[in-house]
Amino acid sequence: MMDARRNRRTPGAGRDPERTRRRILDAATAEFARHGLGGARIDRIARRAGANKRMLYYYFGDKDGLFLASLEARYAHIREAERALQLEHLEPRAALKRLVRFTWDYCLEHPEFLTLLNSENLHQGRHLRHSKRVRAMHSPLVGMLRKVLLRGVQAGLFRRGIDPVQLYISIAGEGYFYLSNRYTLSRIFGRDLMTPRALAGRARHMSQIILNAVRK
Amino acid sequence: MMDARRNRRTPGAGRDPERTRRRILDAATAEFARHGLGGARIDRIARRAGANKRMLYYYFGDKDGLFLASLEARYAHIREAERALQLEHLEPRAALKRLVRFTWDYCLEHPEFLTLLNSENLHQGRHLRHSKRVRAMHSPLVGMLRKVLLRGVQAGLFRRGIDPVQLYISIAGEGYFYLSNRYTLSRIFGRDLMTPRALAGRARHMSQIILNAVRK
Amino acid sequence: MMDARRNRRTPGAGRDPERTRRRILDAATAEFARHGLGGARIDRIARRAGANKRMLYYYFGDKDGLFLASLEARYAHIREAERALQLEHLEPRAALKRLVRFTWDYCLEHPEFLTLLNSENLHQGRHLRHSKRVRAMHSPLVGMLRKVLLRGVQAGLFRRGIDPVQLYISIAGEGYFYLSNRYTLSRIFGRDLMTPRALAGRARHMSQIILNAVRK
Amino acid sequence: MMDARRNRRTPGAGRDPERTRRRILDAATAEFARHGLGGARIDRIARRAGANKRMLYYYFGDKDGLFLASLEARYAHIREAERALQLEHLEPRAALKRLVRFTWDYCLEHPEFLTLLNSENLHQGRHLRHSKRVRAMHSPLVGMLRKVLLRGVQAGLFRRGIDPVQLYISIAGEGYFYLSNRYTLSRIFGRDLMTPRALAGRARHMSQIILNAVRK
DNA sequence: GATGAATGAGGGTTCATTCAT
DNA sequence: GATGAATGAACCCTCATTCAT
Repeated sequence: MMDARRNRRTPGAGRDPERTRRRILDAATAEFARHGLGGARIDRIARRAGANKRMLYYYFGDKDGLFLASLEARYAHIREAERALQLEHLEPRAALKRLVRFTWDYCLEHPEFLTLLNSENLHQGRHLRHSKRVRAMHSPLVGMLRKVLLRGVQAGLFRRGIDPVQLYISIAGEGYFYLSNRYTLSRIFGRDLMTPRALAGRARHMSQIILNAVRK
Repeated sequence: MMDARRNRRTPGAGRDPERTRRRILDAATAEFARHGLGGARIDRIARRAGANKRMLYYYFGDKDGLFLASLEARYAHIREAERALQLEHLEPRAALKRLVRFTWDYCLEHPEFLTLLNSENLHQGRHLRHSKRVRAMHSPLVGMLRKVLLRGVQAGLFRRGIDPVQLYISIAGEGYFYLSNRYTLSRIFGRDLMTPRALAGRARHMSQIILNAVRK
Repeated sequence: MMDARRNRRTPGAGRDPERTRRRILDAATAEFARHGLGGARIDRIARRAGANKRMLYYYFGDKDGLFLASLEARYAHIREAERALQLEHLEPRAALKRLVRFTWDYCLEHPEFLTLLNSENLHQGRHLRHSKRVRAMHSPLVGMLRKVLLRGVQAGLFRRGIDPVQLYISIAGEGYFYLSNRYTLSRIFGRDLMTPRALAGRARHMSQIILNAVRK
Repeated sequence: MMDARRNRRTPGAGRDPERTRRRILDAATAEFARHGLGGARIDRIARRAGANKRMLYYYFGDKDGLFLASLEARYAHIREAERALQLEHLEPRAALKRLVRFTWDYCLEHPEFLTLLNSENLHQGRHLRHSKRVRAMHSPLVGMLRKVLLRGVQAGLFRRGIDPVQLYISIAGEGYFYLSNRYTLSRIFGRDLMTPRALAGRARHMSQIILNAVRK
C-alpha cells in the first residue's frame, strides 16, 4: 500500500493505447459471448483485459457502446474472411459448397459470434441500428452469391428465381441453429450433437440440403 | 386447469393457487422472452402477474426455477400442438409440408419460444439438464417424423438414409434462424424481413428446401 | 394437490395439542441454540417440529415469546436437576466438589443452554425481564451453597466472608467460559479444548481453583 | 496509520481511504457487538460510518469479511494493551495481580469485545478459522504468563505444574462470565451486578481466586 | 387445532457509472 | 492515459407474520 511503484511496465497495462483498446475489446467480446449483454459484467471485462474500469468508458463510452464495438469487430472479421474465399473463380457448385463449408466452419470456430448475434437480436437490434459501418460491409457478400447463382443458371445447373438473400439465410441458418441451439437440441433429442461424428454428419447434411435446393 | 373458478373477487390476486401460479408463469415467460434470463426482473414479473414477489419463490423456488418452469411449459405447448397435427394420416409429402408449415407458423406466432430457447442455450442448457419431463416429450416427435420418412421411401418418393433428427433440425432451423435473427439480418441486408410479403416468401422457400432435400 | 387427505395421523402432526407444543418448543430450543435469536428461522423451527408455521404463533404468540418459552424451559430443567443434588448430607469439601462437577457436566451435556443464555444477554435480558416464572424458580443453590460454606467455616476448613453468589458465579464461570468460548479459545491457543483429555484437565483444574478459593 | 491527514473536507466521507476503512470498521464493531452477527444490519453500519454501503464490500468483501476484520482488530487491540503491561519486570504475584486487574478492566471498558467473541463462538469459530494473524498474536501472551509462573515457582511462591493456558482461561473467565452474563445473572439472583460496589467486589474476589489458585 | 396461501418490509449484495487525482 | 475510491439505485431473495378456510 505504501510501496513505491517503480518501473510500471507490467504486461496488459501501461502506455500503449491501441493495445489497451484491443485488449478491452477482446475481453468484452468474450464476456458478452459467454453471458449475454445483460449478464456481462463490466468488472470482469476490466479484470480480464488487465485494464482499469475507467478505461472502458474512456474508449467506448458505456456498456452498450462496448457491445456495439464488439459486434462490429466480429462482423468485420467474418466478412473479411468471406472475401478471401474468392468464389468468383470457382465452378458454381463448387463455389456453393465452399461457401457452405466456410460458413459452417466459421460458426464452429467462432461460437462467440453466434451468441453475440443472439444478444443483439434479443435487444431487437438496437445497437446495430446505430452502426454506420455494418450495412456497407454486407453488400459484397450478396453480390458474390448472386453472381454464383447466375453462373449456375447459365450453365444449366441451377434453377431460376432463387433469391440470394433467402439462400444465404438458409446456408447460415442450417449451421447456426444447429450450433447455437446445441444444448437444448442435444438434451431434447438425447444425443450429443457435438461429437466429431455428429458434426461431420451435419456438415454433409447441410451440403446436400443446399445443393438440392438449387439444382434444377 | 380448465375448471371454472367460482367466486373470484379481486382480479389477479387472492385464494386461487392454480390461477396465481399460472399468472406468474405467464408473466415470467413474457419477461424472460423479452429480456433474457439475465435481463429479466423479478419485480416486473410479480407486478405483471399481479402477485406478491414472495409468491414467485413460494411456487418456483428461485429465478432459475421459474425460468425452467417457463421453458418446460413452452416445450409442452408446442409438442402438444404438434401431436394434434396427426401426420400419420397424410400422404408423405403433404405430411412434410404440413410439419414445415406448422413449425414456421408456430415460431411466428410464438416468438417468445425462440428467445427462451436462446437464453437457455446462452446458459449452456443448465436448466434443462435438471428437467425430467423434457426428454420424454420429444421421442414422439422424432418417431412421427421417422414414420413419415419411411412411408415416403416405401412410396418411392423420398430417398433413403435421411436422419429424422437432422431433418427436423433443418425444418426448425430454416424458420428459427430467419425469425430469431430478424433484426440483425434485416439490418445487414437492408431489407425488412417481417413484411407479410417477405414472410410469405420465406415460407415458400422453406417448403421448397425441405421437399427438395428428401426427394429422390 | 387434489388428492383426498384420508386418514391423517402422520407422526408429528395431528390432534395432540400438548405434544405439538412440546415438539415446537424442542425444535425452537435447538434452533435458537444453534443460530441465536437473530439467526433463528421460524420456518426451520416449524419444519423441524413437523408443525404448521401458524401453530407457533398460536401457541407462543411470536418469535420472542417462543424464545422466552425456550429459555424458561431450560432454566426449569437445570433447576430441577440442581434440586436433586442434596449437598446437605455431604462433608463441606465433598459438597463443593460435587457442585463443581455437576455444573461442569451440565454445561457439557447441555451446550444449548449456554448459547441460549448468551443470546438472552446479547439482548440485554429483555425476555427474561418479562418472565414471572424465572425469578420464582430462583436457584436453591445459593441457599444450599451458603449452608455448605457455613458448615465449612464451622469445621475450620473454609475461610470466612465468602459470598455464595460470587462463588457460584466462579463455579459456573470457570466451566461456562471454557465451553462457551471453546471455538475461539481453541483457535487462539492452537489447542483443541474438546478432546477427552483436555476436558478432564479442565475439570481437575476447576476443582482445584474452587477448593483453593475457599480454603483457609 | 498515525500519519496526519491533511485537508479533510466533509467529515466522514471523501478521499481518505484509510480513514474510511477505519470508520467502517469501528461502526461495524459497534453494530456486531450490539446485535450479533445475525442481527447486525449492513445499512446501519454504513450509515453510522458515514459511508456508502458499497464501500463495505469494497474494503471487506462481505458481511463475514467485515465481521472477521472487526474480530481481528479487537484481538489485536487487547493483545497490544497486554504487551504494554510489561509483566516481565514485576514480582510474580504483582504481575499476576496486574494481569487479572487489566483483564477485568478491559472487559469492563470494552464490552463489545465480549459480545463479538460470543457471536464468533455461536458461529463455531468459522471466521477465525480463516484468520492467519490471530494465532500468531497469542503465543506471546502464553509465553509471558508462562514466564511469570516459572519465576513464581523459582521464588518458592507458586506451586508447580500450573498450565498457563488453563490459568489464563480462568483469569479471563472469572470476569468474562460475570460481565457477559450480567443480565441473566442479575435477574436470577435478583441483584444488580453492575453497581460500582458490586463491580469492586467482583474485582477483589477474582484476585483472591487467582492468587489462591497458584499459591503453594 | 390446524392448514396452505399470501404479504410487505427489508435482508445482503451487485450493478454500471463517475469523481478526484 | 490511467488510477483507486466512491456512488445510489436496484438486484434477487428472505424475513416474521397474517389471512381465509
